[in-house]
Amino acid sequence: MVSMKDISAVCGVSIATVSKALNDHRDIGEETKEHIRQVAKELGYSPNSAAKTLKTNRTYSLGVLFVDDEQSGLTHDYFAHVLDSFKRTAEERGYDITFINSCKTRPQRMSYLEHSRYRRFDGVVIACVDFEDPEVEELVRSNIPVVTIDHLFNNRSTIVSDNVKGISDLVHYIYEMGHRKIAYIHGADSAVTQSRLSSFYRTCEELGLEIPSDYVREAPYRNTKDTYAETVKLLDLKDPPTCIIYPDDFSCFGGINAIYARGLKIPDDVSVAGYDGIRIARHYRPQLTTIVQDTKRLGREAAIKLIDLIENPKTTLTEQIVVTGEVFPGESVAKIN
Amino acid sequence: MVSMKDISAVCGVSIATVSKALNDHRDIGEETKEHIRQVAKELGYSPNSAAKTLKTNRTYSLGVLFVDDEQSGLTHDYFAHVLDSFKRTAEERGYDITFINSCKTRPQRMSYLEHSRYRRFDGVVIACVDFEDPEVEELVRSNIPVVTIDHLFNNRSTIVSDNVKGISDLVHYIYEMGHRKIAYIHGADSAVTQSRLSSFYRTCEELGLEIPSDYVREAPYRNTKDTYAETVKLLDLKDPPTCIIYPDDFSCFGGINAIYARGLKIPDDVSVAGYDGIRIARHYRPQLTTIVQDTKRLGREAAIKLIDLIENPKTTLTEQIVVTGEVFPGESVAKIN
DNA sequence: ACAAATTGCTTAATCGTTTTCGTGTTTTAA
DNA sequence: TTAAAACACGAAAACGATTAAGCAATTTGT
Repeated sequence: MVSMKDISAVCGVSIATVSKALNDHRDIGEETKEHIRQVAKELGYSPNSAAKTLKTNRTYSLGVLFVDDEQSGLTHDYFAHVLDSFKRTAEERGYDITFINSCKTRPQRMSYLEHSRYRRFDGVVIACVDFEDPEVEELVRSNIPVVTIDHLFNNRSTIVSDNVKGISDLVHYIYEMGHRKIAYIHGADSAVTQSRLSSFYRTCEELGLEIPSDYVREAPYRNTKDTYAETVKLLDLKDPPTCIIYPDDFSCFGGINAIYARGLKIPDDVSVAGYDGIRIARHYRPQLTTIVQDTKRLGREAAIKLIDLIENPKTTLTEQIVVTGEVFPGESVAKIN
Repeated sequence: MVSMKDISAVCGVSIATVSKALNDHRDIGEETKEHIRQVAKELGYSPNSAAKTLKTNRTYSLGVLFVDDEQSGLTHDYFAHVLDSFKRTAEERGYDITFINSCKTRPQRMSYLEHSRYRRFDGVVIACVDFEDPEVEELVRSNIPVVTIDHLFNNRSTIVSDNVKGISDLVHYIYEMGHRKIAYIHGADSAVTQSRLSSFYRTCEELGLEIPSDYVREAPYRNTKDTYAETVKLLDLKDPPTCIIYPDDFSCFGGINAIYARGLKIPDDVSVAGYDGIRIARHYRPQLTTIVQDTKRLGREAAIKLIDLIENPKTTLTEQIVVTGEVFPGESVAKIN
């Protein structure tokens, strides 16, 4: 690997001069600069980020913690899109993306924080994890700039999708389509689930809907088997709902299958709605009624906020940025009455 | 940040001793080691990967180049799964994953190779890109260990899914279900497309099927609009096919919609088959007949091969590892006759 | 009991940069 | 003409680790 030393030798100048020339400092003569740049190119010089980092204590790389229980966040449509947008934005601004090692089985493994320190990440983004995990807590409480997605911590900036408005809009839409018997299979307990659920109750109350407790059930996110089972239970009720809201689009398919297995039609016999707006939702027939999350904006805002936090630690304020989704009407909720 | 220097000061030993103790060299006394480890923990010592890299010229990080034309590989279900598996395997073995910056719009951007050198990646994995791109070529021809996925280069190791067998198995399955009029909408030109297409022709020939040229059409991968249009054309033929194979599962939905739009039923009136085995294929009704790619194995093999290449450059041979997929029968191909 | 081997630690060089503080030369101002 | 300012560059320390070589002190073999 050719280094500045090699260039300095060829050019007959000091290493310091080479460094300054390549960084375009203004105390180097224009022709000297040009010559050095020329030689650097000819020799195939490649800067060494490790050396630069060692000196400047900046890596221009961001740690990403995107883990799911079983699944990695990568195979999670919603988070993959958020991450993609985050990555684009970060790269535009000169930062690289590295995953925080989530392999918990190695003997000499480091905690998330240790790993982040080891790699000297300039900042870290956290999403899609078990926020109860003490290791996550440790990371969040460290002095590393952190932005979290979809989970609020004390004193940390967060980008959250507006689950309250999302569910509220969805329920309103369903209500306006004429439904009065609306069931909600919500996801496993989490901050997101909490806000959606309480929004559901509140909205129903505002609309004057009486929701029997049987109508509110739980199933893990992105799990079709459990939503299938829960849907069966709903359909078995003496007074079954006319519309079922699912934890997310994917798990909605579990419910759809249960409904079809009964020989019922969607949306004629039973209406369904999902959440997230994954790509397939538009391409499925009937198109899924759902809340389309603005994943692009979520990722972008997270990156912008994090980089701002890194580059302007004094002036950047800790805030909660709320990103709203949108009702995608689709065709899976029928107009009734 | 506390460094080895701080530890050495507290322990009253030299920095070298600290380094050796923490790396468990055997020329340091057991009690000294223990003491140093203890103090390191107490002080909250964190190793500095940049310094280590500078000295050892090893980063234990792997570059990942996963870009699509418009989409990043991240939002591409197939590649997301491959990447996920790659990541897991690499992390188990102590390597971190960093994306090779694919943002082509920055003024002072580096080429893929420059970026890889800058970050001193120990190795690089390439998938899902435009392999014609001169920058990709440059990277592939460099002295950095490289593994490619689904594309063969001279003198480089590759992990490929067995497209020849995949299409062959699929056509055989369809044939055995009684179909004789099989159309194939293949993806845009690429090595993968080539091998699938020639396998299609060969298999049909072996089975004695006459495939009219009208039956073979092209549409971009993962594009439902174009498959919709091509499907319409197929259905408009005087002698339309009884089964249509699509570039992939996702684009298959475009065809499905076109078929439904005609008021036809699947698979009763027209049969369809996809490729990839994305998650939704199992959960859709009717379940999609498809070739399930072994993404887990693809990612794992790629990581293993790459790390082997890095750690045992002499003894590791350049090879092409072929990973076979499997027919998932599903319900979208009807039994006829 | 004495040379040889082992143990345990230190010294010092090095990796490739950045950056502060000089220093000599040239230009500008008065 | 001369002092001050501007310009161009260099010397050297520092960032935080690794590692070869060396050196006492201790243990081992005979």
